[in-house]
Parts: sequence; structure tokens; C-alpha cells
Amino acid sequence: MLIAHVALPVPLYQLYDYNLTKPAQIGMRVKVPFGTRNAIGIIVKIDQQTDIDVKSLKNITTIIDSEPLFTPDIWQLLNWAAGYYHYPIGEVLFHAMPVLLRQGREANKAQITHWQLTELGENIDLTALSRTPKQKLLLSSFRNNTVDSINVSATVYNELEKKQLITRVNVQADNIMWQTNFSANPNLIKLNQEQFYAIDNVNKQIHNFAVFLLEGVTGSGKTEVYLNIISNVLATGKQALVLVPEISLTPQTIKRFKERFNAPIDILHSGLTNQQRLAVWLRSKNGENAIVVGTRSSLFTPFKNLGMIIVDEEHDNSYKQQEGWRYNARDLAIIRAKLKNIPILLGSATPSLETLNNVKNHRYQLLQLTKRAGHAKPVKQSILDIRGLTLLAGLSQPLIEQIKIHLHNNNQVMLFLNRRGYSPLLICHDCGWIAECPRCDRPYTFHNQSQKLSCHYCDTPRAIPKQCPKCGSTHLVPIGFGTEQLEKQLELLFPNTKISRIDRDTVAKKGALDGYLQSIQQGGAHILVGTQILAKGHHFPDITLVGIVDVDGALFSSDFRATEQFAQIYTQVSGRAGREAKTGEVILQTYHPEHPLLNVLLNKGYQEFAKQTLKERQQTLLPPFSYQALIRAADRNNHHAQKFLQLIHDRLKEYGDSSLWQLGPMPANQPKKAGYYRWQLLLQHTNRQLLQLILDKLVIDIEKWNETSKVRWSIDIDPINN
DNA sequence: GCATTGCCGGTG
DNA sequence: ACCGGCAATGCC
Ligand SMILES: [Zn+2]
Ligand SMILES: [Zn+2]
Repeated sequence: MLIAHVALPVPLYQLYDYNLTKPAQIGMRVKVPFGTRNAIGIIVKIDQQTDIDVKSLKNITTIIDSEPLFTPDIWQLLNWAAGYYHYPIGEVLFHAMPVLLRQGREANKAQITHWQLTELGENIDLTALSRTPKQKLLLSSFRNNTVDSINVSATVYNELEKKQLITRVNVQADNIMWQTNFSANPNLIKLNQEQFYAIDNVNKQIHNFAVFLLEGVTGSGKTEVYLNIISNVLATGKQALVLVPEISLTPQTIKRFKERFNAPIDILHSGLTNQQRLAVWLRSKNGENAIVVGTRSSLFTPFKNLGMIIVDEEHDNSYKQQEGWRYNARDLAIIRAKLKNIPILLGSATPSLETLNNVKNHRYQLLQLTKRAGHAKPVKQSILDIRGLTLLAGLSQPLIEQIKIHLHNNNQVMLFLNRRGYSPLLICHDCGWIAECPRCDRPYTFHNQSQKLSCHYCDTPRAIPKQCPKCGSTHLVPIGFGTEQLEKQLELLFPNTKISRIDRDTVAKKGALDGYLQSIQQGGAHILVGTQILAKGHHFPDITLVGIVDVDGALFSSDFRATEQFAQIYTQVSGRAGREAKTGEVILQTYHPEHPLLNVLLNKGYQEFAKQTLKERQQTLLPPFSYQALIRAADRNNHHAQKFLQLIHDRLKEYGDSSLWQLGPMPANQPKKAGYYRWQLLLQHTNRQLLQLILDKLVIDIEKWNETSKVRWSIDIDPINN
């Protein structure tokens, strides 16, 4: 008697066993009874063993698939990833499917309905239809094969069907073989030496696993290199997968890909319907498209014959899923390339320190593009020492003067401030009481426009108190500044200039961001105020001055990755300021003009900054010189989660590995969210394999505890933003 | 994840 | 007596 071990889309680490009465293979989806309901699962093992009483086994209701759903490389990848991320296999497998497949839809192409003459239709005398001219026309065009040129409504077809003159036939659409007439349009741009070298290098290793880092400054022609390499891949008849950050799937990029190749290209963007996503998934699995371009989850697209993966802007944080199964698509892409034995190209102007360290260790091959196309002038950058200066909503007088000059020349100015709201504090002028969120014990941010206090840790809004609850004074004052106050101050300073604030508060409405971007792209004097939403990808040709209002926030953050992220954003922004004819200028306001890393970044550039930051990380044993895992737990009454994590902490201590560091339990970044109190415990180890083994053991232990059922918990491997 | 169960307090 | 809210439990 065969027993199928089935993974179900539930947050449970175990498999469920069912009698297998019909032939099936591993990787096929099945319908099974689960509790009182029916569920869709996927077979991960078939044998004759079970740990439970054979009599209590239920039968599989239906076998949905006629072949394993995933391609072998995806199957291996997902199984490996469930282990590495310590996430339940069922959740992982179902996450990697299009929604319709999760719901049990067949993994077949939608059938196309054709009309065909019946025997009666072939032979009937046309005069029988003389009273219905449209029907007569249609029938006669069926007979002489000219239906395609006829334009009649569906009712005419239906009438003929009723008279049994024509009939419907459902046909599976033929597979499209794009390879037979594949061609790439020639480069219009002449490649430079570095581009040529990069393409040639990848080309030589096009049949094997190899990881390349294409490090190219803004405007150095990375995309042109991608296109050339993809062209080579497609010419061998294989497909290519291109991963891009969420924000950069712009119409220009898509157009560039589509214009280049005479081959089907599928774009996976957020606007697709479930039906369309499934269609892309199937085309790709059947080898009917040549290229798939998409964001994070596109990594799980199956391919008939994948030949290459490209990860653009590999340092971008949007490759890390930040809820549920917290995988990193860039890291998994490398594993996929390895399993498939194909090359993978990571591209960035500002590579992550993890990737740079892998280059240093000769695990990745470095390809550099240092020449900017055209005649872009280098930006003028300066540190502005604001010690002793009076600030107006964070703006110093010298910065205001510079803004004036740039606006006067009819140019645009962009001001960065990574702090939303009017002010980060509201305090009582008389007794010093601070308005704090009772859940998080952290100050509320004061929002003037919406006249609310808002906790930026748990996102809870609150009405502004009329008077101080401690002393009764009505003299409550905002302290510090955010983007809202900055915008207001600028309106006072520049009453006749267009000012747009772009942050989470103003782009919450759908389409709002596009509106701002359009208005800015029209040109003319304009001040943009915003948080880091501004930094990503957008092209603002008329911006000549970029002001970083508060550099110190990034330099002295508690998050060890904050300086790296600042350097990446800074490099991108300064690379964009004042392209072509206009010289760009960047001004950084700081109380610490001597800060060594800041000076390295400005004077020697990102590469040298990265080198020195890596050295620092090595000395402090932070990633990538150690490996982290964050255990999260949440409950509803604020007791169990902390206790649960303390139990883990103590158990890990018992394991007795002295090189395992633990930090916590401590309240999570957003201590209260959606009715749950959230806690976390950070683990760090210098050896990845040993950390993995510890976690393997820990998960088995945790599953046995009673306390476990009282909390929602999960493990975040290689966490960021904590 | 989700349906089921049993317990609790509030209500008429 | 009845309902709504919820925590606990098991799912093969
Ligand atoms: Zn007071
Ligand atoms: Zn809060």
C-alpha cells in the first residue's frame, strides 16, 4: 500500500499522510480531506511508511496534475529554501505558485474555441438560408475558408450552431517556437572597451554556473551589457530571467527590451490579473517566451530551458520579502543558477557589502564599467558644517542661499529628510512631559496637517491632547522637524515657487506619486521635499541641487546597515543630479564634518567607502563576517511572546555553543501591530553551517512546547532593517 | 490557516 | 436561556 506524504499550505512543519490509490508522482498537486474541509496539497514523498495508525489514514480525493507541477530546478530550490529559511515546506511551495494554481486550477493553457462545419453544414443547400443573409454569408465563407475576413457578431455563429450547421471544437493552442525566427536588432550604441570585455567574459562561461558582479556607475551602460548577454543566450535557444526592483519596471525599460528582440517577452508586474500571471507561468514553463522580466517573486517562474539569470540593482532591499516567508530573491537566484548550472549576473552601481565580500573571496567575478556615457560633468559635492548655525526647520542659511541661486537659474532642487511628519516630538513647555505611545513607550510624531499624533513604530494615530496630562498646561510645543515642517518652512521662504512633498503621507493615495512626477518633469523652478522614496530610480533631469538635510541620522543609526544604505542612496542621487548640460551640486548638512566614512564616501567614492566599511564589519564581526537569524514572536496579551523567546534563549544557552551570540528578547521594531504584541530575539554566529544546525535542532524543540501554541512565531534568516 | 469546541461575561 | 468574543485544539 502506497502512502503519499503531502505538504499543505498551513504554517506547520509536518507533512500529512494519505493513502495513495492511484498512480502519482512527487510534485503533483492533490485534493485531500483536511479536518472538516478539503485542501489542496502537494506530494513531497511517496513510500510505504507512516508514523500514525494506518487505519486513520484518509484517501487522496483527486490527483490534480498529470505531471509534477514545478520544473526540477524549482522543486530542488524550494525544498532547499524551506530548510535554509526554516519555513514550513507547504507554505514555501504554495507561495511559489500563481494564485490560480494554489486554488487548484489545472496547469494547462486555456483552450481556444474554434468553429468547424458539421456534415450537414458542408452539404446543405445555401438557399435554405436565404432569409438570413448574415448566416448565409458566414456559412459560405466557412465553405471556402474565408471566415477570417468575415466580421459578424457572435449571435450569427450561435444561430448556425443551433441549426447544427457548425460546431465548437476546443483546441489546445500550439506551442510557439520563437527560436525558429529569433533575431536581435543591432546595437545602435557602440560598445566601449569595458562593456565589450564584460560581455565577452560572460559569453565564455555561458554554459556553466558562474556568478558575475557587473559594477557600473550610473549612466555607464549596464542595460546595454544585459541586452547583449541576453541576446547571446537567446541565440542558443535558451530563455533568460531578469529580476528588477519593484520600482524600476518603467515603461522605458520594458520598451527597450521589447524593441531589441524579435522574440516574446513577458513582464510580471503588479498590475497583472491572476489569469495573466498564470498565462505567463505556463508560457514560460512551455518554453514559449524568451525573456521574463519581473520583481522578487518572478524568481519562482519555471522555465523549459533557462539559460541565464540577471539581477538588476542587486543591493536593493526589495529583493527581501518582508513578511511571511522572508526569503531573499537575489540569494535564491544564485542557488537556482547553481542548481541549473547556468551563469548569473548581478548588476549594481552600488553593490551590497555581502556581494563585494564574495568578489573579494573570488567566489564572484568582477566586471566593471567606470566610464559614463555622454559628457556628464562630475557633481560638485560639499559638506556643510552646521555647528553653531541657526536652523529653520533643519535648513541652514548657507543652504537656503544655495537653493535661491539654483531656483533663480530656473533649476530644480531636491531636499532629503528621512523623517515624516511635522516634528518627532510634542512636549509640554512648562513641565517637560513628552507625548508617548503607551504601547511602545516611544514619542509620538506630531502631524500638523492631519492634526494628529502618530506613533511611527506601531502606526497608531491619536488625537492631540488639549493640555498636558501631568501639569495641565496648554502650552504644548513641537520639538525637532520632519518633512511636513520643512515643506511649510520652504513655503514661507519661497512663496512663489512650486513645492512638492513626497513621502508616505502624501503618496498614500493611488496615482498621487505619478501626479507629482509629471509636474516635476514639466520643468521650471521647483522644490522637492521627501524621504528616501525620492531616491529610487526616478529621472529628474532639471534637478541641479540636492540637499541632504540631516546626514547624521544615517551616520549614527542603531542599524548597522544604515551607513551602507545611506552611501547607496547618496551615490545614486549624486549620480543623477545635473546630467547632460547642467552641473549638479550636492550639499550635506552635518554636525560631524570630520566623520571619516562620510569623507571617504565624498572624496574617494562608493568603492573605497565599501572597502573601509567591510573592514569595520570584519573587526566588529557583523555580517557578512557573521550570520544572523531573528526569531519573532507575537501574542495578544503581552505575556507569552516574551516568555516564549526567553525559553528559546535559555534553551540555546543549554546547547552550549559559546560562539552563538544572543540579543534579546526585546520588543520588535513595531511593538504593536494589528492587535499583536511583537517581540524578537536576535541570534548571530560566525559559522553559517553551525547556525543552521542550531536552528534545525531548535525548531524540533520548539514544536514540542506547550508555550508554542500561545504565540505566532517565525524565523527570519539573514534579516535586514532590524 | 481554519473550523470546531468550550468557556466566559453580558444581556434580556 | 442565548449570543458574541476568545483562546485552545487538532488537522494524517
Ligand atoms: Zn506639563
Ligand atoms: Zn506605538
